[in-house]
Amino acid sequence: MTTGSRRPATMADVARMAGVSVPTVSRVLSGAARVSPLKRERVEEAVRALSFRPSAAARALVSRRPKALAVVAGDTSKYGYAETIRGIEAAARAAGHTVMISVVEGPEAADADRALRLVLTQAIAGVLVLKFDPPGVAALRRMPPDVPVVALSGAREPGVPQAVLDEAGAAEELTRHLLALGHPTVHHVPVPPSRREDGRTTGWRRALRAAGARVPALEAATWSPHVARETGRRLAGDASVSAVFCGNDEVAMGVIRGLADEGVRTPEDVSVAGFDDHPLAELWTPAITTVRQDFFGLGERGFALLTGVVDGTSRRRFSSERPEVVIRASTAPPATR
Amino acid sequence: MTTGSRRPATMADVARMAGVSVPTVSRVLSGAARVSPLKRERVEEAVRALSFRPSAAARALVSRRPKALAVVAGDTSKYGYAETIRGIEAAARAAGHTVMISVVEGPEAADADRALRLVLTQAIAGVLVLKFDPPGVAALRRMPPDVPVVALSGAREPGVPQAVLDEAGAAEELTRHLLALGHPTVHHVPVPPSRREDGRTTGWRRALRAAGARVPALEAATWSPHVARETGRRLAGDASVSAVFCGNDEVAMGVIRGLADEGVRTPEDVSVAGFDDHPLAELWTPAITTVRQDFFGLGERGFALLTGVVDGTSRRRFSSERPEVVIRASTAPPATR
DNA sequence: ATGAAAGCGCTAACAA
DNA sequence: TTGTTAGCGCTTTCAT
Repeated sequence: MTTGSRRPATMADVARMAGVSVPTVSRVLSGAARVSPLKRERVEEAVRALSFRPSAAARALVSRRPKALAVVAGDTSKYGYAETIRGIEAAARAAGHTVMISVVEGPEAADADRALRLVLTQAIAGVLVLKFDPPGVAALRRMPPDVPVVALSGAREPGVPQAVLDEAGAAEELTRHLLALGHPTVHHVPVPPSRREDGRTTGWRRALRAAGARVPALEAATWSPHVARETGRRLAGDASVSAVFCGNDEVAMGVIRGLADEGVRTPEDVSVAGFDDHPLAELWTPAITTVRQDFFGLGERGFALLTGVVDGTSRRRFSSERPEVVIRASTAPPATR
Repeated sequence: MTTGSRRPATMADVARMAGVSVPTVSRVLSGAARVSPLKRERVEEAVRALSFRPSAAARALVSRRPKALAVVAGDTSKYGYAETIRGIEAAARAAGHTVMISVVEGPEAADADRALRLVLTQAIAGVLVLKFDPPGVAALRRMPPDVPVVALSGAREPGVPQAVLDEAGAAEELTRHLLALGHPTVHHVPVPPSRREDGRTTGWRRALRAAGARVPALEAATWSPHVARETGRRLAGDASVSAVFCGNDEVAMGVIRGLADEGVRTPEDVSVAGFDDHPLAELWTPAITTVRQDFFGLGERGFALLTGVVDGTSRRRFSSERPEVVIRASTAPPATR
């Protein structure tokens, strides 16, 4: 009963105990080559006895195909981000890949570089960039050209392989719904755009223009429902506001609450719509009209795209999906004044 | 202008270009040993010219002090989990560590093993287990004994170094608040317990017993606000219910909504309290009385504990923090009937 | 201060 | 089917 050092067992230890050569152990573990049943069993027993775990570092070094990937994002705990990461992780895990996370704190190149340095010094097959916001965009811009990368976002951008949710199309449809209810126009509280303008904002503008409706000035962009609450309070005092399209559901919740603070009811006095289909959107009072985004699926598609890019098995560089408008109780015909 | 193959530059390439030996390049990059200014400059230039990035695989293989850690959790997108992971990532990044994520799909040993296999073959300094639920507990139980590990959770458990939030104490205080308002007892909708009983449930029970109040049977445990809504509807028909303590804020939102579905108002008819201080709890109508949990800080503390465990610099194996009760509008004295 | 040599743990050729 | 031989790209002795 040798109580060895704390050094983890290596393949050589396993080989010694099983009375075989190191490559044979490797063959048993990879399952690729045929090994005699006897030796296979002896190896498996030794693996168990030593609780041997192969070193990913050594594997990556020699095989040049690391079974890990990095996710770079501006946030990880907001609903859309977290769900996307969950989708990536699930797909990666199913394929035997490990997922690393690195957060980009701000929109500056230095922020991106800090986050990238961390993961690019790891043995990874490639990087998935969540390009929902300025930090994500910065990360994409600072990415060294030789790193396999796929961007995930709400709007297509040329040059980079990416999985997208066609937010502009869905936003346009949602805005048309509001106009069809009879609202003369629709106000808009955007989320902070990742580029010049968010896809949701683009779709909203397109629908208004197509309908010949007035295009109101944008409200202040925010991710924060608390800031949106202030916006709602302000909007409550503006008689020209009869419908508000919000950049996401949390902003819509804030706006609805802010309107309510001032005694303005949703949807009787003002209709409010959101985006994303946050799990709480349906439970809100009133239940929020929104656009269902499959973030989990976006993550899965992103992983599939990345594996294609890495091993060149696939020529596909884009994957787009159209989110679905969900009509609930927060939108209704305008009040007859 | 040699357009070489796509093979990434190695240290040997840099050494060749700079006219020095490989170890000298290594010395320049690590900064540990002194190198003559001339050679240093030549090396740095070559590094830039070749956009050389050291191979993490080779480094990890030889250095044995991985700058990475793994987070193992049963979920990653629920509020508390996501925030905790965000805290871990921030602390790890500040210390130059990379974070890997692995999700445990279910409570079975096989689920845990699948998730663990993935990260334990990576070169990691240690593992942080989010022990909020049965999958987390399973992961902890299946962890090989030679892996440095720290558990993060809402209740202390002997044997493992861990960072905890003293949920029982806070739950007790919150329940006392409800009783002090004049409610004869408090009903409870638990979240699924990670062990026999959740800390929140324990605190609730303690407060009732201490006050000599009747201890009602537990409602069905859930994480889902939609299931909680059903519970709320059912509770609406029970005249003995005047106050409900929910395992978390999302459950509280569901219960409030379910009560409202049946015409029962919060807090006029029934008081409802939650747990966690979810970002939307304050925006809910009515604003939800709850317990503020510093999940981000929990993650930070967990990382600090793990580094202590790994390099043995610290003897501390526990870090506990008491969450703070936040009284809002969803709790009030009982209706006089 | 610098280079030569050894070797981290594994897989991929190649022989046998 | 199996073992032997070579490395993968780096850090760490150890000379010089």
